[in-house]
Amino acid sequence: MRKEVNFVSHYDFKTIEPKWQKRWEEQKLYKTYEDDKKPKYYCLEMFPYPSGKLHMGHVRNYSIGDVIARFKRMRGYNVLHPMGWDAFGLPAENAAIKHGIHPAKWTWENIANMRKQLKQLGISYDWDREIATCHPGYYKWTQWFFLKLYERGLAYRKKSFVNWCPSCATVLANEQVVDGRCERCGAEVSKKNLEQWFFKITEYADELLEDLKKLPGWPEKVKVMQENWIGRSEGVEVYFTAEKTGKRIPVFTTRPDTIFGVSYLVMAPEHPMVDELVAGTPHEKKVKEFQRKMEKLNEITRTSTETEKEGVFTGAYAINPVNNEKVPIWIANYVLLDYGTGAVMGVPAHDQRDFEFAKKYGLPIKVVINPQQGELRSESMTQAYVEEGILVNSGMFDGMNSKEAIKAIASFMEEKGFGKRTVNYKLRDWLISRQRYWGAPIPIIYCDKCGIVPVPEDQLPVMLPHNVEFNPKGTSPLLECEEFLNTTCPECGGPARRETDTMDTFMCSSWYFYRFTDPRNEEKPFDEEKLRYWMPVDQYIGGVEHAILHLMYSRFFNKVMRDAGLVHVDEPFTNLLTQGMVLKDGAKMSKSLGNIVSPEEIIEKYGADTARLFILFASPPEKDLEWSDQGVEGCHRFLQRVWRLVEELLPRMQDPAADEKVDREVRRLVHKTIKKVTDDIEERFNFNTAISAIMEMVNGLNSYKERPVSGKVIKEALESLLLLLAPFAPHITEELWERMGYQKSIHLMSWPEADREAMADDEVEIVIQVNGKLRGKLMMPADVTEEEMKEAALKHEKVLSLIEGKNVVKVITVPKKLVNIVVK
RNA sequence: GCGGGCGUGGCGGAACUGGCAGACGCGACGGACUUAGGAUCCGUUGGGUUUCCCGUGGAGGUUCAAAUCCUCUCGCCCGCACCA
Repeated sequence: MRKEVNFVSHYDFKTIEPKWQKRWEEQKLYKTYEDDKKPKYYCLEMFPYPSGKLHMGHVRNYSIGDVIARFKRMRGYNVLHPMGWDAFGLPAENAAIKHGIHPAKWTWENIANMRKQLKQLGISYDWDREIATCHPGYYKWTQWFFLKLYERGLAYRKKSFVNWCPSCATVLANEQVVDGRCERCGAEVSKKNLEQWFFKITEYADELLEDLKKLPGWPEKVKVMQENWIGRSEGVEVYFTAEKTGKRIPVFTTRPDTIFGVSYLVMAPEHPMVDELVAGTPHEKKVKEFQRKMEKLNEITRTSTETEKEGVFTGAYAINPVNNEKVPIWIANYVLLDYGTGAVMGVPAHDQRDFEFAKKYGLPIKVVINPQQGELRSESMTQAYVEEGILVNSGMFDGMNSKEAIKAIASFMEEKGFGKRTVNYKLRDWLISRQRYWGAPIPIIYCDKCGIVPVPEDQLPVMLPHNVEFNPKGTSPLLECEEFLNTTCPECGGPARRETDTMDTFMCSSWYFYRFTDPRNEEKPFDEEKLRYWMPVDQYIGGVEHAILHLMYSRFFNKVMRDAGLVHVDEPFTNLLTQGMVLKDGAKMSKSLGNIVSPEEIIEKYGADTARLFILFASPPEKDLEWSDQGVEGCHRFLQRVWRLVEELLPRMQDPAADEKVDREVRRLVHKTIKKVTDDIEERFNFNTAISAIMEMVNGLNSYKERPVSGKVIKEALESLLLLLAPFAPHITEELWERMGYQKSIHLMSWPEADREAMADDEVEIVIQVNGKLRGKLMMPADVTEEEMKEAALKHEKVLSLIEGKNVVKVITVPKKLVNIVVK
């Protein structure tokens, strides 16, 4: 009899999805304005590099963001959810060299394609705020920010040994070198002595470290990574004296309590003082040889823990200021020039590295710290004693414990001028010059008369010239572009040259989240009021690969702009969600492995709603996700079931009041689901369990199809179902919403509220245990008392047989849940 | 070596403050409808010697009760790594 009624339409996603995408766009459904009547919510996903096509990682990233944005909107927030393009960068230039396409054309075409794909996914962006970092209207302000840094003395030029990627033909920041290789292309990075532009990120090292504490909404992992990268360590710079030249040799130590145990000094092979110490001595030849050998080694092998310590004696000596002892000066591979002072004191008894070195070269081992119990003897030591302890052989400091001694000796040295307390960081200044064309030109002019001259603000942007020659060697075409190169000095008006290097693209992405608050402003990078309304970003979502790079640069940038009075927040991103990777067959999708699943195909075959639903259902967002074609089909089937369920039940929305008990059951299911889905999204971003709860609801409603349910209750159930599903599957829910008879978009509706009363159970299931083991279950009224539970449990058939002839020691009850009878 | 995370059916994963282990989905098996089923619907599905016993990487412990807490241990992933 139902059969004829069951005639329903087919879930035709291929018609539905474009239909709604078009309507949303026409109606500007997701356009955002400042509105003081609503709490604001800034939901941001890391903008992509326009490589040409979306990959599954993007789909995951933007699906997560869209659920959050749509959910928050329905919860009454004024949500800013923008998208843009991190559009400068090398691939565009490589395409130019390889295929003869201009980087601009290549980039804009890719953007057009990816924008189309994002729209096909139905992500709720305010497209009127779209930005691209390669647009002069954007990079004008990137250059403006460079000038701000320059004015504040935070941008400077310096000659130093920098990382050079031969394949990318440009220098790189330290953060972009991973295991001695280029983070982008994997080529081995070498060192070049070049004059380059840097940002003084080290000036903010302490605050960048300290303010991590202000970020409880960030994953611990990311904070730890930044902490490691900043690498703060407190200690003392001790001034040794070179016996031969009388010059000061500062060394950095975190253990001044071991200063009396110094038996030698080690300098980095490249230390500038080495040459003068060995000049004209019999040691000169060997030292030079060693230096040459070190030069040839790449940094990874040179600094690996596995590499054996190696060094040579310079023939020179240094004087230890605290006891005037004369100690030999060595150079060795394990001392790095660019950390601390490039020289260290060797305390073999209390430092494992020094111990190994001293053993190898027969240098004396002198114990100056003893453990709380017992006494160390240098002859019998097999490793260094690096823990704290009690000082010995340390003159007036004997008997102190390490903690006291560290303070006392540091103060003593400061008093006597033997040294001073210092803080050292592993963090280096950010090298931002790139010898590439496709980037924002550094707004600097070099004049023979006036020197380095910043381009005046009113002359911004320094435009990238369009007509340039790309040469296959990969050198920047700007070097040969006369019309760009030649200019006049803004100060003296004489002939001058432009800086030909462009800026690291991480500079462009360090402020884009400001620009979204006021993307078309031509007078300023942003309007302060608008920025004040929207910033900080409430929820930032992206891959963990930017844990240090982009996320630390942006934090630095934000602090500078705050100090410049442009921004009011200490930290730009309040909450950070780092999504897991999308895997196929247990490995990251990659061309070389041939395990790529393209979003295009999935959308074509199943539609965007299915793609989104699967990617959110398969795994919680921060975990890796294993792609499964069958899983996708399962999600598609679920959406078909939703379609059928709604279509079948639509005609019954006018049904008269029916069985009150059944109504109550249906309403209980609906409201329990509302509660669960709300909590899962709001508190934990556990979209997978939220979706499974919706699936359970659909299964449940299906089972009520044959039963008498009031029309009112059916209507409430269907409405709730669609509202709960709307953030995940925006198209099908919108279509069904319309079919329910609503004119106004489901995405402008309020999120449903769980009704406590409707949720309340009539009956509860009581679990009965004997000695902690499950022995039975009982249905009891919801207002059952613990006493009643206990009584019923003790009368339970199964229980009686089990406790017969035994002693009931104790009965434990958990209200409305469980009775545990303990017998002996 | 240090730091962070993880380990649960055939698979992806649930189980929030200790209280029914395995929700939901996939797969598999059985059935219905059917010319057909790779569509759809219904049912079953941790293992076993099946009134019961065993099961959350392993071994102990705390507890009436442990995937969850503690100790040790094994394995995997990620980050840092001669940083003085």
